Amino acid sequence: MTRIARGQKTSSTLGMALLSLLAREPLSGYDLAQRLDDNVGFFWHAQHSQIYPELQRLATRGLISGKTVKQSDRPHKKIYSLTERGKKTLAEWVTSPFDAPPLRDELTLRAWSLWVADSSRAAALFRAEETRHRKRLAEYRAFEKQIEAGWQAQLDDPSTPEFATWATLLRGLGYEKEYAEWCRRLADLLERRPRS
Amino acid sequence: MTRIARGQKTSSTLGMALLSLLAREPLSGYDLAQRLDDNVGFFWHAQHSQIYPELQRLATRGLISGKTVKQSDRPHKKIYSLTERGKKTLAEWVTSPFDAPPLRDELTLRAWSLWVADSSRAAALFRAEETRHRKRLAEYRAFEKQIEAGWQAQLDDPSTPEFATWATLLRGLGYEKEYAEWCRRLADLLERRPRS
DNA sequence: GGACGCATGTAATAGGTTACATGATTAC
DNA sequence: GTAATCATGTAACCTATTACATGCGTCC
Repeated sequence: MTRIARGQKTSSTLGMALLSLLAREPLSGYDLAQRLDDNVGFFWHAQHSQIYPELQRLATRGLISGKTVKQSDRPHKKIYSLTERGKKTLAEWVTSPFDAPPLRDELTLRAWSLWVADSSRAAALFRAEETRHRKRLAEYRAFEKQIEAGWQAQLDDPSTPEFATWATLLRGLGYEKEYAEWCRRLADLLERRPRS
Repeated sequence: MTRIARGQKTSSTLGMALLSLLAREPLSGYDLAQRLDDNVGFFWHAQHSQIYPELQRLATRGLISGKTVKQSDRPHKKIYSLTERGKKTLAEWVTSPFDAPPLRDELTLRAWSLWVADSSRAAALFRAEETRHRKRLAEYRAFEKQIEAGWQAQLDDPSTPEFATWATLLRGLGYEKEYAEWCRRLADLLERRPRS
């Protein structure tokens, strides 16, 4: 049996994440790292050490093209933008058959062993996690208000980036709300203060 | 600067996952792989190729101990059980300070690029995902009924494994419900059938 | 005879994090 | 001076998946 040629993997999710960001605006590796931290950090994340090599691979495959921009006051940078081929690849990936990789949630795993742990310490942990998720929820709600005020028209049109941003925000809102409520319920149970 | 000694890492999450399972009942590597597929597969997962070496490491550290059990009809197996030290390590890990590793959700990432994709194909994808999550939700609800019927007494006591199982089930129910609803809402929006 | 379940392992590869490395400019 | 931000890269390591490898017993 001849080996299937290696190094030909057509799409890593990280690569698609970078294309996703570049589809909206041309960005440098540094910019991309920032956005993968705060902007879309809720559902995808990567370090700069992973980003720079991946950008080179995407460029080799003709999905993006980079220009070096010289700046007088700061170090020069490479700004990448999507090529037509890149946009096509991205569009196809979005609706391609989906194998959900298994979820890993360490807090839920810990909950599964709650019975061996100290209940009051466990309650404190879940209170702390509830707070963390409530904070994020509050941030998302603030963003939601902005969006609903400023992007009314675009939210009806699935072909706008605003619609897509709003779509992910809806997920963030639901996710954090549910997570916070679960944490709170568990903390209550662990402290034996049954809710009404 | 002298290097910090290597190979001393005290706890991998996978290791804790295995201890979590062994805290409930002694199991073989094969059994563990099965449970990490269906039983606790919702929030943690591992392949057998990762499990066997990890078991050896845990045994070296004295957290578990294994006995070879000879079977006449089947291949012999190694049954591992938690040691006292293992149980202590597990209990401490459960409530130890928590750094939530960043969430990665490929479907949400795809949603962020919905605007470049074909809407009707996208709607089909989200319908399919909705179905997948609804199926899981139905399974969890069936399990919930069993639990509430059979484990009434234990559910008030956080020191029982039944309580801990129920705690994770609550998370599963909330997670799948929210996910399914999000998928449905997006599919509706993409098909321009606004909900009441 | 062949597929499937039980049972345990190793090897190769891919994906991701942490650490190493460099260097300019600006703000304190 | 020193920390922080901008800016790009490589190396080492850890984690996880896929593939390779073996072998017995049962069911069809």
